[in-house]
Amino acid sequence: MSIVLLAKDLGLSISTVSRALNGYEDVSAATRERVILRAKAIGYQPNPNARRLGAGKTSTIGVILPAAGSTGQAVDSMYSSLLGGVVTEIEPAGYHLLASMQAKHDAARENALFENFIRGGWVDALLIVRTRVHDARLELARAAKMPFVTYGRTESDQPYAWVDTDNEKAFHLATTRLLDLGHRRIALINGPEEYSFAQFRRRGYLRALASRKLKPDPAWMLHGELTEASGHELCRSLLSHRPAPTAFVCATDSMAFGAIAACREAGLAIGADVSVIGYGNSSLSAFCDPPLTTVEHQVFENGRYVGRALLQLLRKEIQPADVHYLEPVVLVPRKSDGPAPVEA
Amino acid sequence: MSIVLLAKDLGLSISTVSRALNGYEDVSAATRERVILRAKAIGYQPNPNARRLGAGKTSTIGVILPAAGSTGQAVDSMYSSLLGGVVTEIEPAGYHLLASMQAKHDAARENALFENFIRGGWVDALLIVRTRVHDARLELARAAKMPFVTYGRTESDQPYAWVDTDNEKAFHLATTRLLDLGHRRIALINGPEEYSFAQFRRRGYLRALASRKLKPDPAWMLHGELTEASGHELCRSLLSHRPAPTAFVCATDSMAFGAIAACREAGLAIGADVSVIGYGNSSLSAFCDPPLTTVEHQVFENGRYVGRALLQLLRKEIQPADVHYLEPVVLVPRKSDGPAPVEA
DNA sequence: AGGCTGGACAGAAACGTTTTTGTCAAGCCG
DNA sequence: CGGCTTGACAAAAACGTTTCTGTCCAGCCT
Repeated sequence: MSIVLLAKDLGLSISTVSRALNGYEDVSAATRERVILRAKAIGYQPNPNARRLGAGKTSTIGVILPAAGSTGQAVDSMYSSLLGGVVTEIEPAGYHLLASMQAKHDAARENALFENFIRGGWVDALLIVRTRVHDARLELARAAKMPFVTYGRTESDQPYAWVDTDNEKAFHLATTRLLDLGHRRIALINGPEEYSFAQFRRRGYLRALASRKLKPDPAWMLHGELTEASGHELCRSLLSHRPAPTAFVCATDSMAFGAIAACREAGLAIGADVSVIGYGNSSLSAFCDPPLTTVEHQVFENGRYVGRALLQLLRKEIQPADVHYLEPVVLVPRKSDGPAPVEA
Repeated sequence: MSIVLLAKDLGLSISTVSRALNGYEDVSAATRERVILRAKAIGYQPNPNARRLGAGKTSTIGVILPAAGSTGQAVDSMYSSLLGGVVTEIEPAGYHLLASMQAKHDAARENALFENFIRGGWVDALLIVRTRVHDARLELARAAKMPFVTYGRTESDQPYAWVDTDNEKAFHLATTRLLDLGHRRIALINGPEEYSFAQFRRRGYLRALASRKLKPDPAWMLHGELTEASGHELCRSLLSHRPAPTAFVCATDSMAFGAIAACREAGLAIGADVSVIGYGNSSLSAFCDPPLTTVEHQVFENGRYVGRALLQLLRKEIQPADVHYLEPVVLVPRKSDGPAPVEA
């Protein structure tokens, strides 16, 4: 009953107060000012639920967080930064972020959650993260005419709004660097292949090899979870090949740390006997031993970009097809890689 | 107009349909069943906004994420796991998580956001994280009669619902382990002192020293951000003391990695010349070199506990004073610590 | 038989906005 | 001067639920 009280207090009608507060043109500047001042004075705040019901808008953006790992016990910490960036942008515009989480690794249930988000009227727009090569969520959102931005690209015959990091270039850079250092046996420790980022990374890796006329060996392109344990295990199995790889490009710094541990266990000196390059430039990568050569990746900034795109889409200032932001990517050379060892 | 259609379809009144769907007793079992079946068949989903307005409940739990670091550029990744746990519990009960973020390191603005959350009717309950020794947010929540659970304790003369990890015991364990290894010059690399966890950790450290009749040196208890860079810097400054500490207990694994880097730069062998113990048992700690001795800390599980407590509070099955969960804590011995070096 | 109880449902108010439509006077034009 | 526009506000209808208050009838007791 709050706007009612404010209206009574001002001797105006409810509708005039509402329109004054929402900046409509058909209320005089003087009245508008008076209303705004008085509202602030008595501490009036519109009830968000009533506002939502009345206007059919929720001022909320939904995101479904993927649980990381097969256990579903942890969330990929990268999303902390991404969402931090998103919230930083949307908060001042009066939007909030409604987070839900995918139960385990279950695409069907994830889609059901999405349906609920869309059909239930919980949110005005969606952020779709960790895109798969073929991603049903895009179709669901489109069918419901719900604006969305994806973080990561996907295969789609229709235009859609995406923000992505240049995975292909990143891995082209990393692989080329190793080639320049003389390496010829370079393994790829990649993320799960259903995710599109893994495809782009593989593509960059393959393109770099091809530019030197090197034939890739499928046995040297492995996939696994984005964890130290997985990087460790994949690297161990790669090291058992004869001849063994002399260099590893890894999908994340975490995987790189796992790979480094495996190399060390095999008695190899990192940066001399074997080279490892990570991805993400995690805060740790500069402090470990040896400091990790990796690829810079501004997750927080990407989140801000996503937030801005979402806002523009919501305001119809922009079309989905206009949101194509590919983060440029730079290699951060440190000490975990070096010239290829001379053959025994 | 959706429940209206459903009611028409069934030949029942709106109120009966509503009450059937919400499991009230004054609708016959047969009718209830019929309504539920039909609702599912035509895919009826109650509009959450209308429901919220009608019932005055939001089915939403609010949390304000602290931005980590003075730059406000990143979110502490620990919260990914914590919130993951919370969502895992509240999601099945129909609750969602509304996340907002604190702008930079700004307690005043954080409190304003809290006020907005509370007074604006956005949420039914609050999760208060990263408690400070004196935390105004508790008073704000209490004044608004908004149920809440804190993650971390604080100083308060009234009972409140909290979930916390046993910081004091953790640091008592770690410090005692170092004492048992013969160390006498043990430094504490702690988090920002306004946070209560830092106080508890210091207390554990001091208690361990006191039990061996050792006098703590205030110059050896330093505070800083929970980052590698900060751990690195604090450790460097501690190493410049003469005599220098032979061991470091750190507030997080990240700080420990920074400290280890500083020790290495000083030419010290980790686990031999100098011992370092971390906190958190991050996934990396087992894979770094040397593997980090640290304290196990189940953030995801704590999040689940928080979620359950919130739900019980909301259902009034429990009083705030009954929610006092102190996570037991275990030390994970690895290789970053060892016997105190013999004096030169 | 009359009153009381309780079960099963219906009617209607309330929730607090937004938005559509309406009113009314002042100003302008021909 | 009469009709038309326009500026500034008001009235009332939505928005889709929940919940409070009825209503009605069957069954029971005394």
